[in-house]
Amino acid sequence: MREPRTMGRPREFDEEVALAAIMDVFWTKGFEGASVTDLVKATGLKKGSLYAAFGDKRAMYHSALAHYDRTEIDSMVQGLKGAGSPLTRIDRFLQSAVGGMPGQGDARGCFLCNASIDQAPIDSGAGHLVQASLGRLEAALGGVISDARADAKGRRGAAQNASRRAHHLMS
Amino acid sequence: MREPRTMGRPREFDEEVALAAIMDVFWTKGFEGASVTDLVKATGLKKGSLYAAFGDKRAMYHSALAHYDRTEIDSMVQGLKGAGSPLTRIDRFLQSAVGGMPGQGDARGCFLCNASIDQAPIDSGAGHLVQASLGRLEAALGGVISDARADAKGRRGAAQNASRRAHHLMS
DNA sequence: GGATTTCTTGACCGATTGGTCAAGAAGTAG
DNA sequence: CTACTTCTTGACCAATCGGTCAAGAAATCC
Repeated sequence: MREPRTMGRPREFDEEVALAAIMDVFWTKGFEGASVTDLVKATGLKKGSLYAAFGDKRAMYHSALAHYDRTEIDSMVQGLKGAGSPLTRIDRFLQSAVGGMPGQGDARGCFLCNASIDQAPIDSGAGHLVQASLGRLEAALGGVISDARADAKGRRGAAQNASRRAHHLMS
Repeated sequence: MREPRTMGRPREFDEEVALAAIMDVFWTKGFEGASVTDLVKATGLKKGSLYAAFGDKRAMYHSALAHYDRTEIDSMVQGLKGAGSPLTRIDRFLQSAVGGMPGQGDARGCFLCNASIDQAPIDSGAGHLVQASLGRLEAALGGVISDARADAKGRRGAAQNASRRAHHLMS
């Protein structure tokens, strides 16, 4: 990682760390339930810095969704695509999906599903982000299922059914 | 229906109608997303009357959940318990569950599921209401499945598996 | 006819909401 | 050094938030 050495005064905070805190707040409280003050407390930044770095509240929410995609979703997809038999790969996926956050009680479900329910209907931008991430997961899941079928015997229509099954799992 | 003829000035609005409007607002916007002003507009009542009739915003939300239970859930349960073969009963159930509100685009999911996701974690009262309604549905669903098994052949363990299957459907 | 009880209405409240802005701090460029 | 650019900070903003209350209206009780 190189440091571009930009001109003006350098950032005093790590953008990724702040983003993780923001995601956490939106995850546990939802979009409307989370106030800007909550975000300020969670990140440690001042309001002005927050608005300067990311845009307004909606933009922060979108950034949080994107951050979720490139961390949580990515690790799930990697788990599905990695080594091992299809069964162990699915097992690894379920482990990380369900017990992803062992530290907290974690009754808060999947961030994307929550977003899909209460924001997608009124925020098409969020809706697209959710769809994209879900689609990525779906594809990876389909790949594993298709592999499993191939292992078993190579029945006809394995591939097409695989994607259908993956899609069914997601709904 | 008798009219108790109470003492003071009578209500000028139908409590059930107002409750339906309140439920509608909470359903489409969620608890935090719905403002008291939204409820005032939807019901046509003034803020003071709203607070006098139902309690504060949380109490209104709980009343809305209860209203959902005694209307939507009740009709689903009736459909499941009604006449006809198990298959037609389940078909009737799915029809009313999915296409319950044909008037609107209706991407808003089941009111209970939404409540379960974003309110149950922070409002145990709402959580209990959701659980009770979901339990009622689950029981009715279990009854149908058990009937279906009895029709089929009377295999061993039909009843116990039926309730387990119903529970699995709900999650 | 009061007296009493309940409901309606609109004004009003402090607190919090999301969001902005100017002044100063901290760095690089020349 | 001065000039320039960027980030930080705290004060500030109008609007909205959930909620209250007194005064009047509409009914029953005696």
